[in-house]
Amino acid sequence: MLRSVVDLAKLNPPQREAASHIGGPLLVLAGAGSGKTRVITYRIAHLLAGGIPPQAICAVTFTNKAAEEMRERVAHLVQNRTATRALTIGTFHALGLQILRSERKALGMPRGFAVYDQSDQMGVLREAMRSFRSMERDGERRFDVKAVLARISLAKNAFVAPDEYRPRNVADEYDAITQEVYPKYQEMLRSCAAFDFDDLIVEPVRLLARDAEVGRRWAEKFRFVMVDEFQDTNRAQLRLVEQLVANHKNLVVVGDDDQSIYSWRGADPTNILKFDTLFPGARTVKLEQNYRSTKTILSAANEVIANNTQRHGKTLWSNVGGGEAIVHAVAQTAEDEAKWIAREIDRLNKDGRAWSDIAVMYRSNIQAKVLEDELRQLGVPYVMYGGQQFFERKEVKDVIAYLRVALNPRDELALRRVINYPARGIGATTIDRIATAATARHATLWEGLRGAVSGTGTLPGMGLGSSLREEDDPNPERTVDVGDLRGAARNGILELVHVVSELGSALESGTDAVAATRTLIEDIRLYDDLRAASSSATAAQRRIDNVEGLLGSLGRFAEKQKGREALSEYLRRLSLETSSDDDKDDGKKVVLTTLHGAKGLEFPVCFMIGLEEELLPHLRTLQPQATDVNDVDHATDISEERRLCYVGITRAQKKLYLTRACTRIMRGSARPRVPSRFLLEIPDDLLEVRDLGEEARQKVPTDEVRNFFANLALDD
DNA sequence: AACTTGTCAATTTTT
DNA sequence: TTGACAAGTT
Repeated sequence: MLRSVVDLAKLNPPQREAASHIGGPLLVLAGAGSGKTRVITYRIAHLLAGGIPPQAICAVTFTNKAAEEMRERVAHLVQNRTATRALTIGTFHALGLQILRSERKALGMPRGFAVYDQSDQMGVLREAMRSFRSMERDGERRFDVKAVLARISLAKNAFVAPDEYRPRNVADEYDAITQEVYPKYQEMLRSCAAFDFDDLIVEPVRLLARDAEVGRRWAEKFRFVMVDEFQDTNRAQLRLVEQLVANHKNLVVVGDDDQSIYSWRGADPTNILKFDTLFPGARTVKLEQNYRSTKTILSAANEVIANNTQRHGKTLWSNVGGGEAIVHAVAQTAEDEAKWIAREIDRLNKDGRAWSDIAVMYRSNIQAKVLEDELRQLGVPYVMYGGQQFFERKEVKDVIAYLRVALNPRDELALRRVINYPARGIGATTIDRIATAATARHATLWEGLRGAVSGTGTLPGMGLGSSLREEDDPNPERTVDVGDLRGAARNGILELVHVVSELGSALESGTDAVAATRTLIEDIRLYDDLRAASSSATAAQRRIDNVEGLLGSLGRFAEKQKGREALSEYLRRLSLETSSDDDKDDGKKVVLTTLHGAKGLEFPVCFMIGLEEELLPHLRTLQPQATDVNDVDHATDISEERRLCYVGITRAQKKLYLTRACTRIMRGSARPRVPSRFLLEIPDDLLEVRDLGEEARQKVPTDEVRNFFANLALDD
């Protein structure tokens, strides 16, 4: 039973005004720590209590984590699992995927279509650039794949089709490369039956605009739409939202222009700055009361951000007490800086502060290295946000690639990954020959492989590819004759085609996904290979455990949804998942994160390190490089760096440390450092300066030394 | 097919 | 100075 009333009295007046808003467009300008998630969750609960069916409510976020948190908090408010489950709460990409999946026939995509994540995209693009590079261009120069990918991504999100792409300026060689490679890239994606991340937004927008019936259906589906972190939306995401609310304009967006830190990724701050122009008649509510930080910390944040023009303009205030001064610590070197921070963290912990109450934030990942060394030295437990993730591990990706090929034989990227793994005698020459022959006949690589071994030598009971429905395999009759293959290669291909087809038909006939995968693992003797390739027995076991972890995760998913479709969906969702939500071991540890990664988080104690010119603001903002995607005006815009600084400061609840070094070794040689201009924007009376000259050099007893003295004491 | 060597560059990366 | 990547070597 739904609660008929939600207690909006727990909200402050502007929060309540936003949460009880019913019809029409509303912009909620929510400062850091002002309870924006609260407003959204209360509004959803309020709508449900008012009798709105959960199916008619949609809330969009940027991260899976934010989406989960939102769903949990709504569930807590309404105490109704069924209603909560029926809500649409998810990321933009998950929403796009939902649309593509239900409309896939209109798009001519097979059931097992793939979603390519960034590393897949880079794989495709590297391949596209290889063929292009060998043809022409100055010698054999190497080009930065990421720089090209960033350009393609921006173009896609601006709805620039591959053949419409034009270099913005002739001097930009990366624009020229992009013009040539973008069409090839897109062609390869489609031939693999794959969408990339950008397609997940852009393709639904195109479809909804092109097909009136589909467009109408989706515009009617949700009667109330909410968007979180609206300052981070790009043009395509805005278009999608516009289409969803085209009929009724019941749109509530929540965001903070001062926390817009992703414009380099295509986020368009005008979406939030010009919201009332985009949605005429929009109301605006400002949330300026901060429940997170002390007055001292908030003053510093306000002072820094006030140096930006082009803002909606908010001033955060707080009821929390004045609090301690912000420590501005100056070290001689980056090593001293890290040493001091590690010791300070250790001291805080000894004084009763939990490790997980403490975060260290930095502008670029490279800064974490020294710090890790020092923390390890002192035995301080820590987690790094954004490190290598579970599903990125090679052995896990290998198994996933087999599953992908079985579900979608057109997925050439996955096929190439497993074609000769574990080694089965299919060398580069063989692959090239078959690929060339296949391309010449407009066949896929998979068809080429099947054709190469069809006819003679079929092993008993093999049924090559028989499980694949016509839809997935549009030309089942087509064979590719590549002449005679050497014995080893031929046997290898037979084995590959066999194991993949077996896996495909097992999944088709409804065999449990985990069981089918286990059979595959045995067929390819994966664990033998892992044992042989690992340097030690423990290393091998760890990798085997990783594969077992994948099976566990798959099993949990397959319990909720069953069959081949479920597996396809599982794999697609896997691409949308960054940090595996399976390893929730981040409790009780100090958090190390980039400033970008810290957005949306809060900690009682925060260290912002490396507050120096060329780190924050970053050198790349001061001196743009050839690979940079944005125009010079945008690239040299210091205000985004300032917002980054603002985001960092506002993460701190009670105590903030700002640290810097006077010299730092960069690219091999020591260089003098200048304090960050943002540091100078904070009034002196909020800061307590600490010169770490002597302090940092003090000898720190290592564990060994400490134990030595401890033992002496015992012996006494 | 695993090692070795040379070259080039050096942010941020919610999905 | 480190690392990633790709081509060359055993």
